[in-house]
Amino acid sequence: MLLWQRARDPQSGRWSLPGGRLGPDEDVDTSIRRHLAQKVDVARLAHLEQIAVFSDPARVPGPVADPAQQHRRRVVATAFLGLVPTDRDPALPADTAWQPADTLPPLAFDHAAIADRARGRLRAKLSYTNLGFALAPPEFTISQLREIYAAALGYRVSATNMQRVLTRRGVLAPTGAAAPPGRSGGRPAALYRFAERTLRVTDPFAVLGPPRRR
Amino acid sequence: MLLWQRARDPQSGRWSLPGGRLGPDEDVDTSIRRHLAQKVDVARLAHLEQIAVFSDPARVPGPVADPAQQHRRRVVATAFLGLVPTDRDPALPADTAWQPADTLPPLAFDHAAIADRARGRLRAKLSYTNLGFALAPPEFTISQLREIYAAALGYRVSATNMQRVLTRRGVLAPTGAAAPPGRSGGRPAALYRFAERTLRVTDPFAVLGPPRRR
DNA sequence: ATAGTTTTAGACTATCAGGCGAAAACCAGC
DNA sequence: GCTGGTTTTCGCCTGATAGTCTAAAACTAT
Repeated sequence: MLLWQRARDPQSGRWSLPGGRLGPDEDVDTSIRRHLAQKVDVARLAHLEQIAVFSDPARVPGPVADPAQQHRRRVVATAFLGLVPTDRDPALPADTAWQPADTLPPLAFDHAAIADRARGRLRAKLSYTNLGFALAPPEFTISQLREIYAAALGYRVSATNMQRVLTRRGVLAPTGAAAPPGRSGGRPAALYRFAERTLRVTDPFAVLGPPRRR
Repeated sequence: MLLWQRARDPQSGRWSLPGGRLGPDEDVDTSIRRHLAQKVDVARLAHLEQIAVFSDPARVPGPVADPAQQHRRRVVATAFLGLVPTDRDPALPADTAWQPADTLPPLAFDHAAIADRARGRLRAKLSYTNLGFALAPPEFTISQLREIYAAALGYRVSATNMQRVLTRRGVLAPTGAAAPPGRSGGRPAALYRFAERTLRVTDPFAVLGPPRRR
């Protein structure tokens, strides 16, 4: 998770999620992209999605001592989930760092709750969409993808099953092309890629199905 | 869909979704409840859920002629999906009415887009959650539930399959209790109810499954 | 050549969605 | 009281899918 350390005083020193104020002539989408650009290469953003609005009147207490005036500092946040591939690690500003989602430091304000919601959404969508493309590099082995899924989902994933399921769904496709021979022995892995690199839901639960195309 | 007809001038006369301004000391959740209370009995609200933020700077054009000043009327909306049972139809204010979602009148501002998103969310969640409880009365027959699902989903639903699927998932439970004998002949239907009346997702796609409890 | 390691493929099981048709339970009319 | 029509319910069958396990394949190192 991409965090940066606050320098100024509401909660100075605390780690927090990147973001910033909504400008007068932009929508929240372009706004979050603008703010993110100060931390990462926005061109690598493979997915960006609204999570929720966080609007507790007290979520960001102002520095004002008089509680009667705190409403003047009211801050309502629109939280986003943004994903970048594990590809290569681009240069980051000094105050910014990637942190493992399992062991996050204490976060400023209600950012821990926001992070939780975002991770839940990622977990869910990884399961019923092809969203993995936003985390994986252009080409990868099944093992690499397994690790990415395991890290994002938070639990161990079977490579065999993942391969079959994602292939059957048409999400994953072998590049035909071969493998990068191993470093520590073992059969060289085949390379795969995501068939599509735009979000697609896997048969949105026909459940009580419309005609059901086959 | 619950709509009301605007009386005042930005788009006066147009139908629009209920809502209003966020007060200084409330979060968006309590705010939407407060505004809804002016239209319906909020106690009947069985489900309420954020959809998304709509923040196009031009989504609500101000009455100001000078476009350089339009940003002064900037309105950012947090859209919600709220559901009430088909139970009984409570009294509504004169300017307010329920309208079939299939054939909506032209809506004010970007409310058509909002309604679309909300309906999409409802459709999705009906399929993989027990959200039907928020639409159905406390007790109902399979036929009644089938009609509710068909109306919400927008396509024909098989009563047989729906019954089996929802029962297997533990979402639906027979009240044991009998049936209200028919009006036009036919076997009297058994009564069912939702096992739980709080939101529960149906096995959030084990897909690349954690241990998988059975 | 042999042992060890990693990846891939196949076999098997259990579950689930969905379609179809028959049986059950009621009403109306002769 | 029996018959036909209607609505609901139940059971059978098929196809697809997730998941586990085991064996084979393909490579490195000794």
